[in-house]
Amino acid sequence: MEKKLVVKSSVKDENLIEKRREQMIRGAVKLFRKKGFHRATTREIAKEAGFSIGTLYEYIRTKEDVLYLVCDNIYNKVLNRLNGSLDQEGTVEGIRLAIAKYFHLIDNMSDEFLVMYQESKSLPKDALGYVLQKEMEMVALFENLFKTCARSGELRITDEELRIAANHIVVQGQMWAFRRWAFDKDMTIEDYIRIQTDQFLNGIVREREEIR
Amino acid sequence: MEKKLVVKSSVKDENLIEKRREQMIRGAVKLFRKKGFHRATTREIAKEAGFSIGTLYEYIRTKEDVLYLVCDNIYNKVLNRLNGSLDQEGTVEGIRLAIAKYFHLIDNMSDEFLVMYQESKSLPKDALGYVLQKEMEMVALFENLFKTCARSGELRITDEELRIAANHIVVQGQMWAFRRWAFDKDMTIEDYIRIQTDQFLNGIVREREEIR
Amino acid sequence: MEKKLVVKSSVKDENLIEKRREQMIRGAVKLFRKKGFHRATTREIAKEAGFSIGTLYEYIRTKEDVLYLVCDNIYNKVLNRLNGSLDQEGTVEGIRLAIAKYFHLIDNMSDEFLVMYQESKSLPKDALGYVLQKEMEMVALFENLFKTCARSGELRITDEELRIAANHIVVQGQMWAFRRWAFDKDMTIEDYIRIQTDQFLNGIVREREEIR
Amino acid sequence: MEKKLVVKSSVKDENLIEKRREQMIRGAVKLFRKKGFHRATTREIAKEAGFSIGTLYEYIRTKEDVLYLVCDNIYNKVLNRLNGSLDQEGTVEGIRLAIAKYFHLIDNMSDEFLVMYQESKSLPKDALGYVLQKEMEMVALFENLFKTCARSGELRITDEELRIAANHIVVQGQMWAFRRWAFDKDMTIEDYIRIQTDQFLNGIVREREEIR
DNA sequence: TATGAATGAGATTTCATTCAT
DNA sequence: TATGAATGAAATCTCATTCAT
Repeated sequence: MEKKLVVKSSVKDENLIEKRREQMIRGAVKLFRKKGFHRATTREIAKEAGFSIGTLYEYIRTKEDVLYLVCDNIYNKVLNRLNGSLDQEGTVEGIRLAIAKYFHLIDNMSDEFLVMYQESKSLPKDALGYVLQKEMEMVALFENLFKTCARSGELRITDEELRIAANHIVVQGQMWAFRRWAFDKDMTIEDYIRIQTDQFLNGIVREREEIR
Repeated sequence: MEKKLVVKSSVKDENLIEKRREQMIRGAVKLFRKKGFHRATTREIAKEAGFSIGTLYEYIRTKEDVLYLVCDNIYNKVLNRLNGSLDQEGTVEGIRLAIAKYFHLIDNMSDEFLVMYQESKSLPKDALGYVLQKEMEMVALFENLFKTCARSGELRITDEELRIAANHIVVQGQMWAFRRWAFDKDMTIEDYIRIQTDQFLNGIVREREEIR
Repeated sequence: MEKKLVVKSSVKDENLIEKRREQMIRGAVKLFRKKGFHRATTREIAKEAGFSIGTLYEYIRTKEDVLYLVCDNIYNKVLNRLNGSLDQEGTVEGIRLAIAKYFHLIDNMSDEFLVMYQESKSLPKDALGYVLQKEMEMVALFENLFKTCARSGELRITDEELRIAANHIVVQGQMWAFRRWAFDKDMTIEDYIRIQTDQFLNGIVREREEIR
Repeated sequence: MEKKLVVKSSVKDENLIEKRREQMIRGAVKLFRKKGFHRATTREIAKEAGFSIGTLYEYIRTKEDVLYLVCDNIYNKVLNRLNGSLDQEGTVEGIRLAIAKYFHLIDNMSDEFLVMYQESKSLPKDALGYVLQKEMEMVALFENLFKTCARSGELRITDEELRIAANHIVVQGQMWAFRRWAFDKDMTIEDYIRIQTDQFLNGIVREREEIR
């Protein structure tokens, strides 16, 4: 398992680091959302964060560090919130809840998601690997959920399909952030969740139902 | 309906323009794929295309023009190929074939797709609008296909679901390009098509089958 | 009355701005004098000013800003010096002194004058307007001087002639900077002042003298 | 006496050269007037002249050649027209006529004059010298005129003043082209000629008149 | 710890000039 | 003679990063 990457800071006070990076991330997300990583300058990031360019560089080493901090932060937030609220009872209802939870999360953090998925490709190799791993953790979360269901007999699904199904859910979630423009103006996240979940479960649960 | 955007060239010979832009696009895709739009320099693009920086600028006005040409080119290729081969009989089998066709297209042009979806956000406003419109055309292609099926009674699906389903297919196709790393190393595009199509149709066709 | 145009700087320290721009202007005048505005590069300007190209652009926004700073600076210097030393008693002797003062100024700042009059046409629209206004102020200085004399009865001259006469003096001053090559090598600025002033006053004062 | 500079052409036919250069000069004056020598591109000059960039370079060697041709052309036109119409009787009336003639010329060719005086500084050294010489010829024209008058006793004026007076007239003419903005909107060239001539002659003729 | 002025490598773009057709 | 595509040196301007205060 890969170790968490550490962004070097020349400041010692851990609390201060935490605080400043919080500011930095908030500002960066706003900026990256508006103009993308490459068009946002470090000066602008510092300004948006509320301190000077000099101070910014006390807490990071390169501009890419900012992007990494942003991505890392988002993944951790998502994983924490999801993890903390998924029951693993292995029921279809549990899956429904997990999907709803995840989709709502995306709806609330859509700026962050957009930034992360549009800009993470600009991360340096090592950071990219680390972030990819986070993404895999997220997929694994659903994969395990489905696996439990499969083991418990609630779903009949091959391992191959399982992996794809998990990716499917993760991607459908992103789709809400990325392609909202493609849907009816008055479609709510609730509508979206209902429709996606139904279609998804229909596609997956069917065989079992056929058995009935 | 929006008019096709035109990239100004100071060269008059239309055939030459076509030829040079072909070279340019080929080189640009390769480069953008490797380092992204922002890190690829115009000099590199020219070199990769096989001519001098001065010549490059005889055929475009700004670097963003290159990106636009790339995106426009890809969409047109995809739309042409898809359009030319979709029957509109309104059968589930027709849908299967269309999906397969589209997914194969993506498999063949995955570099192009990746570039387009990762970089198109860097287009200037007007070009972005034009490209978005192309994306909607692609979605509409599937939407119409499904609508024909729905009308013919092959699918029972609301208009709301129809739109989402079409987006779903378009996105699942992109998923093959974007997340291949998440799937088993030895999963083939054929496997992927089979699994996705089955799950998709299960999710959508079911109700009708239930009727049977 | 038009407001003074402001050249934006990303440096905050006002004193530093003043100092650096002083350096910049000195270097620019030297260079523009030698090769003209268009042939002088920003790199050369920076070098001549004694700092790097990056630093140069901390204090201006475009190359044209340099030209504007140069022109603005010269006009202000001239206007200040002239303004501070013109008595407005409305005597012919006062006019003599003013002309001498102005011609000496030009003799001392001929490089600056040459640059300003040869290059100001390259200013952007708004700056050009501002500079033109300065030129009009200079003309107005003499116009008022003459008007006072006319009112006091020292000169008999129509308003129409007054305006022309003021321009005449301004232009004769420039002529010393622009056409020194056309005069005898050993003509001094004193000679020039004497001859020009005599001819000018003869042309203008005569009628009144005739009356005597 | 300096020899006329020759601009090399790779075309042999002298008539064609003449014709093409005529076109070129007309186009160039128009362009230089609008955007100045440096901002006008050779492509634009060619286009304005009515032929291709390739053709342009059949008739000149460098862009500066165009400027030289323009300046040379203007001076020759002016000198020819002036020369052909100056009587040398050595009367004050003759001077009046010469001045009027010259000022009218400038009024008719003010675009050309503006271009010449604003851009000639961009000529290469040798061409600059040649053009300067033309300027001196023009001054000499008036100088001689005045000298004849002085010899004939119509003017009492020293040689030193003579030179300056000739320059004065040449410059006052230019002033009409350069500073028309400074004069009343409804001042005509006739008004200007009258006023300038009167003031000038007053300044110069006075002593003699006093004798009367 | 915080600041922000200084730096210079590097990016995009222009344009005079050439030369094959 | 006429054309215009190709060239690449050179110009302007940006911006991540450093470092003295």
